Amino acid sequence: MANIKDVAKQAGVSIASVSRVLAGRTGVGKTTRQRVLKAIQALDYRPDLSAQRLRSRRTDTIGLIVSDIRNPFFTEISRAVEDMAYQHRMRVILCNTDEDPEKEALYLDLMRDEKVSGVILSPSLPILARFQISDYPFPVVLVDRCDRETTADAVVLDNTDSAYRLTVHLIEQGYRRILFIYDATSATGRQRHQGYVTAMATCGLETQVKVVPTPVRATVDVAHAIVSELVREQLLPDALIGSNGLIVLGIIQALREVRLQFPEQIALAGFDDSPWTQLQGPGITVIAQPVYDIGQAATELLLQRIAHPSQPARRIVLSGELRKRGSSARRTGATDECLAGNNPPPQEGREHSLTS
Amino acid sequence: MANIKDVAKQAGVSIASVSRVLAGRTGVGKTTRQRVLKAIQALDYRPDLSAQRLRSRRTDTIGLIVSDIRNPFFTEISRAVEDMAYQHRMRVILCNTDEDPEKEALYLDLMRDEKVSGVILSPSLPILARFQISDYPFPVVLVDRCDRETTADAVVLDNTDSAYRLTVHLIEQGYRRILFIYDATSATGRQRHQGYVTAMATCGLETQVKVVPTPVRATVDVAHAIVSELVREQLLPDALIGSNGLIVLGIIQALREVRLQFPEQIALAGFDDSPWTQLQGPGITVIAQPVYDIGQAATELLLQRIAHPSQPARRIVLSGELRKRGSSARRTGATDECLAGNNPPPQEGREHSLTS
DNA sequence: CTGAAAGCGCTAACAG
DNA sequence: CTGTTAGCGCTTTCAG
Repeated sequence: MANIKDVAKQAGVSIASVSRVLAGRTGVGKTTRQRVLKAIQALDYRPDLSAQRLRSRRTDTIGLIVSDIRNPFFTEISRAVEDMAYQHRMRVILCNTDEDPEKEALYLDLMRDEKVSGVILSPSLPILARFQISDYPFPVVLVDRCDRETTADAVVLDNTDSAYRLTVHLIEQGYRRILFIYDATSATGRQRHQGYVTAMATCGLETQVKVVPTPVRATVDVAHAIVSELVREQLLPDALIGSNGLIVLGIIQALREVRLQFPEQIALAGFDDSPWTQLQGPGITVIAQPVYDIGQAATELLLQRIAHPSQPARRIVLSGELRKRGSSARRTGATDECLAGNNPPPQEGREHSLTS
Repeated sequence: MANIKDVAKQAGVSIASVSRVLAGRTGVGKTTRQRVLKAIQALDYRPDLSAQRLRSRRTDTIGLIVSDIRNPFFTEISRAVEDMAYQHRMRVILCNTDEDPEKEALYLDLMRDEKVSGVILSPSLPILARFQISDYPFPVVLVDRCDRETTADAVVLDNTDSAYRLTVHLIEQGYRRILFIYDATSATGRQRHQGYVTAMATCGLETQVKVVPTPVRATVDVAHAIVSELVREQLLPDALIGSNGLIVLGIIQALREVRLQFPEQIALAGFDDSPWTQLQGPGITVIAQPVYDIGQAATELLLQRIAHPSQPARRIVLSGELRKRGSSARRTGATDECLAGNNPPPQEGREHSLTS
C-alpha cells in the first residue's frame, strides 16, 4: 500500500503538503492541491488510520455500551447511533454488557484503552449509582437510564410521566385494582414505578406491585412465574401493567396458559411497542418510545460535548406516546368518580424537552 | 498518561524489556518481569493501541457487516460475534447496511482503511453475485448468505433442506395448495424457494409463489399487501409459507384483518422463531435457526482463517429445527398418498456439517 | 504558500 | 537474558 511519502513523490511536493490537503486545510496552492489529489487517485492512496491516530491523538471513535443488544430498544438505538456516527466520519465500537456490571466496567476500561472520543452508555444500576462523569477520561452520554441527581449529558424517556399517564388511562377505563410488575434493577423500572404510585395515590387507590428480581436475563420467565402464581392464589387484580416489553411478554404467556382473555377477564398495558403488540387479541395498550430519536439525540449530544468539553451538562427528556388499544378497553358500567379534579402529572426534570 | 518509557524508567529496565513482558513473550528474567509488572501497576500504565497497531501492523479488530440490525437474527449474530471476539481480545466494529449494496461497499472500504484482521459479512445479493475473496485485502467469512458457487469461508443454514422439510410437513398434514411467499433479493430466500419447489415436485403438486420485491425494508408491509390481495381476489390457498420472520409477520397481520383463523381456514408456516410465534393463536410452525451457533461458528472460522491464511475455504452448514405448532395442524380427513415413496431431501453443499 | 524535521508510543531486529 | 536503535506513517511546528 502506498503511503504519504509515495504520494508526495508522485506529486512532486512535500509530505507536509499532502497532509494538508488530506486534512482539507486551507492555505494550499491551487496547483499543489490538484497535483496531490491526482497522485492520491493514481496510487489509490488511503491514509493509515493508526498512524493518524497515534500522531494526532484523535481516534474519531465512539464507544456504544448497551445493556442488552437483544432488546429491540437497544438495537434501534445502535442503528441510530451508527447512522449518525458514520455520517460524521466517526467509527463505532459496540459493546453489549448483558446487564452485567462487571462486563460494563470491563468495556469502560476498553474504551479508555481505545482512547475513544466519547461513549454512549446505558448504565446498569450499580454503575449509575456511583456515576461520576469525572471518573472517565472521555465524555459520556447516558441513554435510557439516568437518575435525577446524575450530573451528565443524558437522553431519557419521561418515564415517570409516561407511567403516570398509562396508569391514569387504565383508571379512566374503569379499572381500580391495578398491579404493577417492574424491574427494580433498572433505573427506568424504578421511575416508571414511581409514576404508577403517584397516579394511584392521586386517585386514592391502593398500589400493588411485584418486582422482577435480578438477573434480568430471565425477565420473561420471571414475569411469567409471577403471574402464574397470582393466578394460582386467585389474587389477580383488574388490570396488569408491565414496566417493559419483556415483562409484558411474560404476562401474556402466563395469561394464555390459563386461557384468561384481555380485557374481558383482566386488562393489560405496558411499555415498549413491538411488532407483535398489535397482533395479540385486541392489541396491547402501550407506551411507545421514540427510540430512534433517543439514539440520535444521544449522538448529537455526544458530538457537541466532544466539540465543547466544558459546556454544562444537558438532559434531553423525550415523551412516550400512549397507544391505546383493546387490552385496556373500557370496562362496562365503570365510573371514574376519582378523576374529577384530574391533578397534573408529576414533574420530570426536563430542562430540554423535545417532541416525541 | 504514562508511556512505555516511563515504565522502563520506573522499573529501571529498557523499554524493550517492558515491551517483551507486555507481549507475554518468554525469555525475560524473573526479576525483570516482576519489576516491570510492578511499575505498570504503580503507573497504571496502559499501552497505546494506536502505537501498537501502527508498529505491529496488526489491529486485532473484526469487522462485522450485517444487512439489517433490526432483524433479531442479526442482533443475535452480533451478540455471538462480540462474545467470542472479546474473549479473544479482539475488538468489533459493527456496521449495518440496511440491505443497501452501496452502504455495503462503503463499509467494506472502511474495513480496508481500518486494516481489520478480518470481516464477517452477510452480503446483499449484488455483492454476493460478484463476490471474489481475492478482491479484499482481509479474510472474509460469509454468514447467512452464500451461493453454492462462492469460494469463501461461510456459515449458513441448510436453507433448501429446511424449506423442503417444512413443505413436506405441511403436505403430510394434508395441505395441497401451498403458496410460498419469499424475498428474492436475498440468497436465503431463493434457496428456501428451491427447497419448497423440490418438495412440491416430489409430491407432484403444483407450486404457487409470490415474490416480495426490493426494497426489503418494507418486507412486512409488502407481505401484508400480497396476502390482502389474495384475499380480495379469493385466491387464497390451503396453506401459506413465509420465507422469513418479517414475511410471516405481514401474513399474520393481513389474515387478522379479515378474521381468517389458522389453521382452520388457512394453514401457516415460516422461518425464524421469535418470542411472539408461540403467542399467535395456536402457535406458528417454524424453522428455528441456531442463530447464536451460526455467529459463533463464523467467528471461529474467521479466527482460524486469520491464523492460517492459506488453508482451503470451509463451509459450515447448520441445520434448522422444525418446530411444529398449531398453525399447521392436520386438516381433518386428509390423506397423504403422494408421500409413500418419500424421496430424500435435496443435497446441500455440506462439506462440514455441525449439529444444530 | 511550501518544505524540512522532530517526534507520537511502540515493536523488533540486532548486538552484546 | 537485556539494551540500543531504527523505524511504522503521519501531523505539526518552524523556517524559508
